[in-house]
Amino acid sequence: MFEIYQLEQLLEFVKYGTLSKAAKELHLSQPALSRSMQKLENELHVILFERQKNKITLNQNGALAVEYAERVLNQAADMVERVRSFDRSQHTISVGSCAPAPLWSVTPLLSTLYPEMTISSDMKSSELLLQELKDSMYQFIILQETIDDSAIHCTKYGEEHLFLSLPPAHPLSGHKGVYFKDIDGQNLLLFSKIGFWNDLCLKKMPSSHFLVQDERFSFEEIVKNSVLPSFTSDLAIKRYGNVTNRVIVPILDPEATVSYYFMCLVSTKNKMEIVLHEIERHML
Amino acid sequence: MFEIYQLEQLLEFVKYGTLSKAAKELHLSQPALSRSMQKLENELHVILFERQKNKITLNQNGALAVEYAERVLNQAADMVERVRSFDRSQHTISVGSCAPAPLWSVTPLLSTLYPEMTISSDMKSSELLLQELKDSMYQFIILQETIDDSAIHCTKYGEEHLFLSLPPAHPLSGHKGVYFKDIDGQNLLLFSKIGFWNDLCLKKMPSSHFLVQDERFSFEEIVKNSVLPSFTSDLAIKRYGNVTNRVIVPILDPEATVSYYFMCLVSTKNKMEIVLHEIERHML
DNA sequence: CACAATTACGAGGGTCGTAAAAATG
DNA sequence: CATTTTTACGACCCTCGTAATTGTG
Repeated sequence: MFEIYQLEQLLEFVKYGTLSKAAKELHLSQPALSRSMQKLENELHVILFERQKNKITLNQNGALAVEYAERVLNQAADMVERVRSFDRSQHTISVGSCAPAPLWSVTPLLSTLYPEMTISSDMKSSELLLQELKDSMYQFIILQETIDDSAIHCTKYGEEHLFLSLPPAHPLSGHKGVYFKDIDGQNLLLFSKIGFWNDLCLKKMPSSHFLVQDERFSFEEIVKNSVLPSFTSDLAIKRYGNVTNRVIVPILDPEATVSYYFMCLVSTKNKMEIVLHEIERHML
Repeated sequence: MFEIYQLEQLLEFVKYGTLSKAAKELHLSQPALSRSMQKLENELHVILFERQKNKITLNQNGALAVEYAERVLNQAADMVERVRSFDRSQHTISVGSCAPAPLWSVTPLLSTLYPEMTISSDMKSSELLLQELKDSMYQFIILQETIDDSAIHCTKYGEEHLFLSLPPAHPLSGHKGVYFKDIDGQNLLLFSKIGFWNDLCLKKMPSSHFLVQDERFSFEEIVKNSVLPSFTSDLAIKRYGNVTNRVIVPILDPEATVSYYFMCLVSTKNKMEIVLHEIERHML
């Protein structure tokens, strides 16, 4: 029987057209590749190439072999992928969330409950999270809405309230509360990894420019050292403290207050009893 | 990436339960197989076995890997099969027939028309022949009936007339003709490789016992040296001559006269022009 | 003459088998 | 004590790279 590496080499030859180029890409000498393809032919008992003195091309057999080689290699790659991810799933608990705040408490909670497991967390759109929960790619997800699906167990996990963070000199800093429309059009500092809040900002303040920061440290430093408005929330303040020299003003739009819901598949609910119990005890 | 041989070894281990037995089946030493499986684990970055001191079993990863290994190996075997059979099809012309007589002339005709090709011929039931012609497993088939199918080109190739071959002393030997029912119940010598004639005999003479001979030489010797009735045909006599000391009597049932039809796919008709022309010129 | 493929030949890596060790029932 | 697995070690096979050959544009 032929071997996987021969099929990989065959496809590399197809990709690059000549043995020399393919050999270079494979970090292999031309002669080695030439012999390897001859060996493949011998093992198949079929001629795959049409050989001229300084040119080698696939014949019809070869073209067919390439088709099947792709399938075999895909199957092999799939095997690696599936086995690895199954193994990983045995050692890791994956949580997905639509926003960062719930993960700040859920991740450490899972770590203490399952000290031998790796806890992996992600932020994605609600639609993807839901799909991937169903596909068992997550054990838990956290959304800002309930889901009416008999296959999914759903329990409220707490609320988050959005605030505008302003320098004291800002015209809005004296207000008891503001609306998104009041600040639409201004330049705003925004931390990047904030899940669905991002979409909300774009939607409610379509005229603003967002100065997006990918690093927490940079974000906080710029907030401290500029007069640009930014956002924060009760949960963020609880975690990181309030930035000095800043006034926080509640945002009054209903969308600025969200409820989080902790979900798992009903089929796994029994196994997750301890988690669900702790989630309810430590509600945000 | 792992290699095919490792998957084969893995499946052999699953089949035989211990590394020792599997190694024996693989004509390999136990240590070699043990190392090979360790290497597979390293290459997958996943533990596949649960090891005790003198026992090794698949874990859940391993069970999953086995599932996928089977798929990969099936795919690989399929590749070999398909490529080889495609290659063979490039070098061989396959003719299928419902009876031997047409092949006596068609096979040599194709050989002279395509001296570089291998001519392969088969006898099968009409249904199978038709199906496999459509699946391009045959380039040509010969049936004893026309087919009303726009995808199939069909041309008459000649007729064959069945005769009863009798020792001169036989009560029926003076007759101008006989019917199947006249000999039903008698023991009859029958040559085995006669295609649809076999079915016809069983159907028309349900009470007879057929003494079937697989070899043409044995068949003819027994015909010569016994008083048992047997069958022959105009085409068989033309090919082999008549057996000495035998009287031939025509069989009068309409089923004892058949017309042969030579067929190919309409889609290949142009390419087969020469063959079709020769077939018509040398009609039986 | 640059480029491509094949053949020849020697080097080296990897797999193999044997032997030995450890553990089990 | 037979059976099973793993490790150690040396042998050998097989693939590799280099060099040389042949042929092409």
